Amino acid sequence: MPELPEVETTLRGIAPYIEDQKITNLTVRQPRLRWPVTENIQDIVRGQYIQKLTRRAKYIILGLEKGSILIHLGMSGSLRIVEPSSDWCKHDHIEMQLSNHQALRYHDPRRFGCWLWSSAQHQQLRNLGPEPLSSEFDGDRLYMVSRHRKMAVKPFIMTNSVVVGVGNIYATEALFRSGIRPDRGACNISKTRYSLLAKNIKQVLAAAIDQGGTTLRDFVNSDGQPGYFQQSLDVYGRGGKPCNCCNTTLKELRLGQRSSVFCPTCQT
DNA sequence: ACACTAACCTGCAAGC
DNA sequence: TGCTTGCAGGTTAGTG
Repeated sequence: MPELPEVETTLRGIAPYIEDQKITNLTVRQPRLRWPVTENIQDIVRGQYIQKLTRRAKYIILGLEKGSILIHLGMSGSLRIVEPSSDWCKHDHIEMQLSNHQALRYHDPRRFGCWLWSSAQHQQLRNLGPEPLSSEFDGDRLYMVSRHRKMAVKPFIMTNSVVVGVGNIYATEALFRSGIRPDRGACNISKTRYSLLAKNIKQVLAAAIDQGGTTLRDFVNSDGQPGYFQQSLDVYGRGGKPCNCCNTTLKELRLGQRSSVFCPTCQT
């Protein structure tokens, strides 16, 4: 369930169980993810303490004593706390056993995620733009970076060098809230409208993280399939249905191979 | 430097 | 019922 709010929710859910624990074992059943799981990762990490758990973009970073493990959930990945060696589900690919006799289990049907070890900075973290919830990200930056960009605004705000963590759902929702058509050229948007858009990106992400917080308490006991954000979506997944604001039929188009729903009346 | 496509995978729903 | 097609929360490698 991985857009940024889901990654953040996952992080908060597992942190209390894994921070300051020692890795006693790591089992990789399926090493073929987006990139192959680092060879011999189990030998590298066994015995190391997990010192801190952080997030950058949609990556989860387990900071160990001698380096870090970079985890991405791809499109279909999830992490949950289980009893060590409890029944393996289909597509459970990795289990990390901890000194507190709990285990972190990685599940990912489509295998678009990753588990990579590095003793230095991970390649994947280079060239990433600012975090959307940080003060570095605002309308001024969007305006500045977009001046010569002819691409549509939706793929533009989903570009990781512009800003990280804005996936298809929240890009769609933030554009609706801002009254901006997803296919408008990025260079044809005023500074004022970009300020509104930046504000709405922050708001929609923060609200989704808050909602994730409510499912947080039963996160580790759940089956890992929470659907907590769906109720507050205005446009995503609602093509052909009436706009919540003006009743106009919502239109759907494809931009950069991603479905984009918008209201032709409210968004210009 | 930028824009766009194909590709990595499996599962599911819709259409025939 | 069974087969085929297209689509799904992401990101990068390759092409023009």
